[in-house]
Amino acid sequence: MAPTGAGTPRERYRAQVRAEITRHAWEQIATAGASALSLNAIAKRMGMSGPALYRYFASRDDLITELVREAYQSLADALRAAPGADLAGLAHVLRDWAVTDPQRYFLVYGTPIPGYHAPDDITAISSEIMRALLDAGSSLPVPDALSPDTAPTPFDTHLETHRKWAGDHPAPPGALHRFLIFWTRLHGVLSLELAGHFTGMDFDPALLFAAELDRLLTPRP
Amino acid sequence: MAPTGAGTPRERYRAQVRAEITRHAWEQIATAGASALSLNAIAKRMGMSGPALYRYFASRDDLITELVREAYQSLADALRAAPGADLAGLAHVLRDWAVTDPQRYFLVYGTPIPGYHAPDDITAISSEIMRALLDAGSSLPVPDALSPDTAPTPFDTHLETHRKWAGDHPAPPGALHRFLIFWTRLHGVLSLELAGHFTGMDFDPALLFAAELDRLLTPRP
DNA sequence: TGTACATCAGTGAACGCGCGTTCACTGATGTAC
DNA sequence: TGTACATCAGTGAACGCGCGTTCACTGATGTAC
Repeated sequence: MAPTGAGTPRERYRAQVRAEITRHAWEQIATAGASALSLNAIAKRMGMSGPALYRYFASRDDLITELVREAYQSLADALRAAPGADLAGLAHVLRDWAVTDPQRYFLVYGTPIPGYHAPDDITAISSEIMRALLDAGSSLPVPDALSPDTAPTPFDTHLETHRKWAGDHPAPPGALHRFLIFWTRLHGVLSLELAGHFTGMDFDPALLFAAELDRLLTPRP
Repeated sequence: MAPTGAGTPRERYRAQVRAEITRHAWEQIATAGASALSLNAIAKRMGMSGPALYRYFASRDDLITELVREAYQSLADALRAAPGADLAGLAHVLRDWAVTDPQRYFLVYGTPIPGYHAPDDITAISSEIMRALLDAGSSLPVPDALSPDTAPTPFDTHLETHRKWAGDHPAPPGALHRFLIFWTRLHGVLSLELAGHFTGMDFDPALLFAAELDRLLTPRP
């Protein structure tokens, strides 16, 4: 019997149940936050007994790690699949990804859990995201605020000697700086927006985001 | 017997113990995060029994609320006492405040606890912070990126009709927009830095912060 | 095609834990005459 | 200054809870001959 897709029927079943567990985990995180995540509660919702989940995840921490992995991966996938893939497109992909599920955004970019250290393969995905954006950022013409022909700032010269994070990326320091600015400005709007610091302020955060993006991409008179 | 400072000896004692409780609470938050905060653990550290704390805080939520209040208040105080009080000074006060105790920063600007709603007096302090920065931002000459004489963007026109959050503040829409940019860009660097997303990247986040601030305040060639 | 065996998903009972919170109480501190 | 009473900080026992996790087990599914 040729098993479709991947592996034996048992393996497929395992993957299916694992997926269902993480699905319920995401629901729970969305409603009560990551710190309230409980294996027993998930099992109950699935109509199973608590210990059953230990067939699929070695511990609660293991499940959380998987969720963090999924979160990073979903952003990486979304960015890779971005239509056109210019900086504006990537920025909106980032925003859509964040707004779709704020708790997922916070699991990655929010308050860190003291003492928790992500395993290596997760930091690898994170680096992949960075590299993808660096590629897009340095291979496209970026006017104005990100223009490479302004005089190098002190931070630029600092970056020249502190850029090992960019690995073997060919981007010049100016491009690294431009990327960092791109990244921090977008997160500035996003994190305050999603944390609710604009609620009651009555303006539309999406327009503020668009305005910041615009300032990054187009020259001003 | 004239009680020094405020109130009767008993009242002073109460205030003292309350302060000690919050001090231990901050220690606990700094090491294990806000979600791990426990009344019993605090009591144990103080050499008291758990239920004793209920003389001082009605519930765990009550204590957390007090901590949030203290966090906001400490930032408001720091900003008010800022020397010179120009925008650059305020920005560095904000950064120092954040870096001093990242978990305190996250308690206010980090991942929100789903379902938690801050009481009115806290949102009042928050508004005070906004207003103080708006004052500083609109009463001082701000060149370049924050210059008021560029053509109004779509977001500017949006702000003209959606500015009720600024209350009776006399700032023109341009000044509100400038303030928001100031606020979001600084938080962009801060939140990513404190969440550890620059660790391993080897450059100095303080310089990136300074560079962003510089771009906000000085015209480029 | 049928039988014997191995694999493995899921159960139910149990463990120890620390949590928030209540309650009736003791004993010290302050107040009124 | 001394006595009678009220206030109130702190204790210890107790409640119910849900958590993560272990363990010995049942029963279904897959594998080998």
